[in-house]
Amino acid sequence: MDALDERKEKILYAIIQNYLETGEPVGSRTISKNSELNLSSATIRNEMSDLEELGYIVQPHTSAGRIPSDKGYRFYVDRLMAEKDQEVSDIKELMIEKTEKMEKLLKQVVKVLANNTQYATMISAPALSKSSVKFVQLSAVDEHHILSVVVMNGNLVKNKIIEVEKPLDNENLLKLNMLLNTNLNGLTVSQINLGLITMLKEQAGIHEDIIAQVLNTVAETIKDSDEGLEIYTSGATNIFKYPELADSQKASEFISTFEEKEELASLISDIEDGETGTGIQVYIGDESPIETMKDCSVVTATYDLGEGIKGTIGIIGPKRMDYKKVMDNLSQLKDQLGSILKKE
Amino acid sequence: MDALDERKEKILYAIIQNYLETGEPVGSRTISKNSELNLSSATIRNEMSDLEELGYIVQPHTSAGRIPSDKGYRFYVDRLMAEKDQEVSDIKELMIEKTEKMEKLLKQVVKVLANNTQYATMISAPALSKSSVKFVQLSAVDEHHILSVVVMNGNLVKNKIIEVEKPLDNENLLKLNMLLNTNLNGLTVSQINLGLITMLKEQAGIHEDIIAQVLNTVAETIKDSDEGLEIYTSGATNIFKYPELADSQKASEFISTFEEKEELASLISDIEDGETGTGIQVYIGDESPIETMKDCSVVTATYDLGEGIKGTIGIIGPKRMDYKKVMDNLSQLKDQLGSILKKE
DNA sequence: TATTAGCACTCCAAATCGATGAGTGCTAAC
DNA sequence: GTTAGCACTCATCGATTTGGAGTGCTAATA
Repeated sequence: MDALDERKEKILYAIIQNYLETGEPVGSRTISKNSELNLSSATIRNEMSDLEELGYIVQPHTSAGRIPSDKGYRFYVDRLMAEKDQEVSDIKELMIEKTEKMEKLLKQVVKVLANNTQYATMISAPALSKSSVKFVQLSAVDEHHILSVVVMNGNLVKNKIIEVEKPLDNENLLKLNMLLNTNLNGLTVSQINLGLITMLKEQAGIHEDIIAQVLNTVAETIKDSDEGLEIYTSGATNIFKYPELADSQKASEFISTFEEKEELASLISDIEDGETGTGIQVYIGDESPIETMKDCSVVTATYDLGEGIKGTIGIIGPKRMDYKKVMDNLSQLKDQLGSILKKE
Repeated sequence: MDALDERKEKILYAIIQNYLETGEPVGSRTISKNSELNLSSATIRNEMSDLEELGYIVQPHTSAGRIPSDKGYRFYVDRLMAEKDQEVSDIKELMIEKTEKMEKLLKQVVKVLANNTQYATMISAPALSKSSVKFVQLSAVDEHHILSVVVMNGNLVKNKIIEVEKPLDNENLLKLNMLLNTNLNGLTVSQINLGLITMLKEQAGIHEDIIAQVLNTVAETIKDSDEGLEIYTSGATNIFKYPELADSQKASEFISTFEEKEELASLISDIEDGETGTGIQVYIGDESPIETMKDCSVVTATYDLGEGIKGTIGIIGPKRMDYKKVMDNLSQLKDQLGSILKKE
């Protein structure tokens, strides 16, 4: 990478900051006036010309001011990241009411975050693929319906009604409950494989047919939560606040990806795989894998519930978003969320 | 109401249909050419002038063609409604895969509908306020957590983890289960009142403190589903297809109400209360109670699962929507949905 | 040699102007 | 009652103009 001398760095930094505030291309005269280094606009112009050649800034058209390129933003963000470690952030607590249901909590979190930042936000529920079974219970609701309830680590509950042809008597139900609990307890989803299932079927003996169905359904119940990576979003309409994203073509596509959520899900699983360590990631423009977000930046944080259970919070906004505020918000929230959810 | 002679009716009808197709204000000459009544544009002009005075059509500005007013649309829709009864609709089956989970089913329905009509759609899950308790089960997950599961009529399941200080032994758990099932079985949410709750508490005797919490939580669990009227939406971004709704101000507000859903919920409960009988309602412009939809029309259908359990499907689009298609779609879907859900 | 002042040049954005054409209302004739 | 004809209105579109912000280059300066 090409090194910038200190003056160039200062100028670049000033350009970016100014652009973040105003959203307008910034000219040499502006920098010359609002910066501590006392240089004439002409000198700044020369330096800007260099910076452009190096790829940090671009001109939207000849004889307009300069705006940061993706490379420029990257420079800015990396510098922020470095600063962040020493610095003590002083944002006021984000007010999150403690609620019982995780779903409500997550919905509230995205909402608060969207309000606070004025960008679009998303959050994924903790992925259960690595969570393990804590408790299984089958009970007869009526003659033809058995209710199966599975409690996972972290007290997440999944349930399902199973249809059976013949009623199952109490004794067998009890047996089955025992069998399931002793064999499934403590297992993660990935550990419940076909081998185990056939083994259980055999052990179940006489009621094999009914039991097969029950077992399959239990496995399915648990797996369900794995595939459908639950995602909550908020503030998608905030993009209308940023003219560079608000033309109806782009806005429509953008909000669609928020409505559909599949693409967000793939984005999130990408992120959770390639984790850095600090827990905060920034994707600028093209760096994001989602086509409709080429003009945006995505900032994400992974929150951690221990035992390998993770979820992701994300903020999507214009490239000229207030990275500092966003990163502070996220890193605070990520810790807060982790500790709240662990307690539940 | 003022009666229209036949010729006026025909002209009005022609104006509306033409406008629905083109979205452009329609002039006297157009009507004069494309209609079976052979009249010159001048005559049409005179009639149009009358129709305007009567409030059925308006001019967006002097010396432009006419467009239907809300009153005009109302005339058109009422006429459609009347025709609808005799007519056999011949739309091809909307393809809905049968899935196990109601949630998935509903999500799929709104999606299919949005795709098919190219408008924004919403659906409410069946309201449980009139549904009754079928089965209650408490089970000890570990020393400090009791899992309560409530199955409602229609096999809808609600569950909740209750924290308790002291472990509850098996015997007491069993007693409690008996108590709850015998007393709550068959009751609707509205029938579970404070009196009943205190009565149950007394009967529970020794463990009153723990039991109070359990009972409260059960009641709360059931009520939860009542307040939070679950709503699924799709195709909100379709409004960008209709220029008259697509300016960023309006679009932003519109999509916001779709994102938030609270307002939709109140709209839906309004609708479910004031039901007509045919099951299809049309709200044109100002007739809708939601502020952000003054420029839209809302068409809804109530689907019925029997026993007073109802849900609502809705389509929101521009006033110049294809009412016929929309109404046909909805009335077909409403029946289909009813029968699918009843079977589950 | 680095910095600066000055000036010509570029280009966008907003304002202005006129032409076009669709559509009306009115009047007078049929 | 219907129609032809005509003057008038008004939104839309394109071309033109203008103003201003900003650049690049050159020559002068420290």
